Amino acid sequence: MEERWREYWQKERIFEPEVDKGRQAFYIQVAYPYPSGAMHIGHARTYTVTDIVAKYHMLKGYNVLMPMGWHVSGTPVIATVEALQRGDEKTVKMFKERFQIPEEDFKYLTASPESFVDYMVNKAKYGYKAGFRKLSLGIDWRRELVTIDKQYKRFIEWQYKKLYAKGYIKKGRYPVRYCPNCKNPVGDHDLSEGEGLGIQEFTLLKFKLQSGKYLVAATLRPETVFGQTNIWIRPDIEYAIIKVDNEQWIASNEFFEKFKHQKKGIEKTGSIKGSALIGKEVYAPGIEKNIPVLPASFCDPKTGTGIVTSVPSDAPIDYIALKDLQNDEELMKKYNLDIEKIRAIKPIPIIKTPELGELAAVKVCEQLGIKNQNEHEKLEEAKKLVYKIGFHKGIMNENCGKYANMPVNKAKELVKQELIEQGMAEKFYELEGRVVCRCGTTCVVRVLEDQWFVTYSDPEWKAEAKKTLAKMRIVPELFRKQYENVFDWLEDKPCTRSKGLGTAFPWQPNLVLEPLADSTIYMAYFTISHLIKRVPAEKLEEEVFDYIFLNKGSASEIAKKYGIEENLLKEMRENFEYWYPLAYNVSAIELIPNHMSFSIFQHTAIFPPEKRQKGTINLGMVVLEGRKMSSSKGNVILINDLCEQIGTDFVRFFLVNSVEPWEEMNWQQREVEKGLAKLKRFIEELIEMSKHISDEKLAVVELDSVERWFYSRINSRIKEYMEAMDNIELRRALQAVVFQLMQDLAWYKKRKTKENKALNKYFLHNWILCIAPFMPHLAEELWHNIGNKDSVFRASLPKELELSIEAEQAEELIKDVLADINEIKKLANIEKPKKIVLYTASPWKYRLFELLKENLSEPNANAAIKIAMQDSEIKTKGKLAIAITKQLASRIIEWKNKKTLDEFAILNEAKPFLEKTFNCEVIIEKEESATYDPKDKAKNALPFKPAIYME
RNA sequence: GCAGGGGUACCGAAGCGGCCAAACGGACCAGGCUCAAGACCUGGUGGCUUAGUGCCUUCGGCGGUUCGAAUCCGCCCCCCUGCACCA
Repeated sequence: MEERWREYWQKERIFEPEVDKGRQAFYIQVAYPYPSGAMHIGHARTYTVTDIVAKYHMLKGYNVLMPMGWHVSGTPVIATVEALQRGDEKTVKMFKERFQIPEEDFKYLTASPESFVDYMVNKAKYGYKAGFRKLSLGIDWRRELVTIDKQYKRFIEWQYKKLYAKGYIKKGRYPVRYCPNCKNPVGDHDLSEGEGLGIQEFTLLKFKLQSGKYLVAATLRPETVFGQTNIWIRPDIEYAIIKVDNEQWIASNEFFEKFKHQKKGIEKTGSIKGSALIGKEVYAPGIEKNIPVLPASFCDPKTGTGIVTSVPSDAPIDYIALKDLQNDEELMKKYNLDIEKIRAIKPIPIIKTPELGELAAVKVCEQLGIKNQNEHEKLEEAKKLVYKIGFHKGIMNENCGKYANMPVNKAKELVKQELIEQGMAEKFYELEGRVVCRCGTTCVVRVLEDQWFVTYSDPEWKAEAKKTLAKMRIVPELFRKQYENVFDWLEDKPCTRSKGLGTAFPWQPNLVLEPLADSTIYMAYFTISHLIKRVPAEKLEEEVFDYIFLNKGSASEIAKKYGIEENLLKEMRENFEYWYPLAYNVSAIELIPNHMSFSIFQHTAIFPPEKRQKGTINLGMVVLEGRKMSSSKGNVILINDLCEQIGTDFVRFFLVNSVEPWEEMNWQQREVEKGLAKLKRFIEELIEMSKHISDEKLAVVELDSVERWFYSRINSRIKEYMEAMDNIELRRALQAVVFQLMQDLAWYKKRKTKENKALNKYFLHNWILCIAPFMPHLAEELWHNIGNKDSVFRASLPKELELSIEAEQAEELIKDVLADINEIKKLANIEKPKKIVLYTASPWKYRLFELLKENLSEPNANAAIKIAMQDSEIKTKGKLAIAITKQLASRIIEWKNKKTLDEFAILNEAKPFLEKTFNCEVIIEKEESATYDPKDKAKNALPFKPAIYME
């Protein structure tokens, strides 16, 4: 069945939209996939959600465009091909066993990155295209593209020329994690150890010796220079003498090895033992005075420079080391230190916090009872505590010059800047921990000199992008805040790399634009991608795209100048004009901080306001049986297998049935199978129903009360469905139109007294339309079964939906009565009642209710009684009136939408049904004229709640 | 650490000031139907009570606002996601 309809849609070109100015365009786009692996249900959900939204809009009468392409830029394809070529066991196994790629295809698969892409896209059994076909996504395949297509690359060049012209591209220095062996920057996936560890920015402080050389210390807290009392050095190790520009620095050998990746032209010219420096005086930056060089064992040559500036007020280790030294006369003597002078050194208060006062390090060391510098764990804890509190809550003291009374987190940056400007400091980058490349080499931080950036930090650009965002629809609205924060936080983003597939960077063609840089406005390209294939890439100069996308220049001149058909140019222009702006850009929540935001920024930079994207849909991730999916660990379900196993329609259904699209979905096979059985039964019922329909127009006025109820129910479910679909609440939509309607249908079947074929048809017709986005094959099949000749996707959802509050309320009454009878049966222990009497309330009670409805806004019994007693007839009812008033008052909110109905008539109509249900005699009486009331129950009757007696 | 999201009954999940002991699924229990199993149908699944409309305890924890809070406010605890050169 599935294949038949796929062919039908293709033949009918249902999903190949053309410009049609008579219809409104709806363009939805989901981030094109990176086709280097197999497609599993996680991916499937993303694309299925998009497809459902697209198909729904078709049924709402829009002209819908949903294109698809392949993002192959960057290094993953190359890395995978290389891994396969070199026979990497894990990778080969995955492709052979998991993705079931036959041995004989490996030659082509691994021949080149291009052939790999071609194979994975077009030939792989579990590839994305196979998956998309299997899922019957409504993709316009004429527009397919790969990000290394020649024309596409010209488009990306154009894009960057536009950005450059606006001043949004600049060149600069940039620190990256770097493997000295592979000679390449490394990402998390390139590492065998230290994933997730970042880069810390240290400040190198230069302390001038009398000889003119500098001792160099690295610190994370440049604002504490005001509290410096001395510097620490390890007497027992050799330090390097390093030539930096025209200066000579002294620092550890390990530091030199790291720093040479960060500063050009430095060299080691000699070495000096730490002990040779002890006792010397150095000129300290920031405080402009001399301080002594003292010995400490804790200085680690691997960390920073192996030399530490000492701030005993705010660094616990410095404080403890100082105390250790002051107590160690022998040591002081050993280095000929002036004992008096050293004992006179005291911490200088420079930062105060409410928690730790003015000498944070001293206080914390006392609190934790730290005795000496060998208590590493406690010292580490102390450091963190002091740093955290100091950074967030600290205020600079009066003795900190112009930084007095400034919060620490602000002063930190400013002090650093000032010291650098004075030539007293420099930046140094260090990894947060040990980072090891897959090749086994320990990584370092390298400062790239030729790094190009997109300047997302540009304040004007930011402001304009925020305006775009403010007008956009964010689905769900919940994430808007996150976008806003990301926009604030975005800094300049490197956009070039030395390695990878993609578009050469126009101003330095040995670099390539990185993958997040060439995937931001390609949605515009999709509007013309099927046409531009006819234009040779070399003809696609800036002016051509300027005309198509920005309406600059004239078609005839450009056509002449570049030798491109004028009509084709015009057609491309027309296509862009018609389809743009994009209604929704769809992607995963994780991409909000990069792809989604970049896309908004770049649209803002390049297109006028009316052509910027209108919305985003942000999707949650999928876990399998409560665990993260992972191809390499085998915890995956491949989409083709699943479609084979349970059928595409059901896969689509269950991908969106359990939670809303932006929430994390847990795919549980067992749950799905349970649901499947139930759903199948429901569908069979509908197929059966499709045999009992008639094409007669539904005569609404002739419907009996149950039919009218069902009719109204169908309509209100469709209404809820449409409301939910418009909000992309796919789960809620399905609940309304499947599970809730299932219950309605069951009730209708129980209650109905005859077959109404016109109503059946009405139900089926609309149900098929509602389910079509979710289960397209089934819908198309049923649609043809009930006599339609054209595709269901060329039909429209109803626009007018008539509701009958009376009919719905009447059935509610029956259901309530049923529930109450059951309740009483249970409580009274009556297994099988012989007789049931129902008493409808007296007219005065209805009048009382109407009175209260009008005059009472909250369930206040006293106010209600006042209102009631103003009516002279009700007043005469005395105690009963008061009791009834109290009860009605307590339900006033619940019943505020109820209307007074002829309950006596309604119950009489339902009498046969009630008798059948309870298998006994049922009598309907009016309270005011009750003939049989042995237990005096009739007086309890309330509007909408008849009194009940049974025996 | 920073930013965003979330914690609801056995489980998944709705609800977001009075219609809430809390929709809808699943699971489980009882009854019906069946030779039987499955499927299906009916009823039930916090506690107490009553021939129905009552009371008490409950929506991560603790406090607060309100005549009234799962829903609003404050603080705390726990979980998930992202934090950049990586698609």
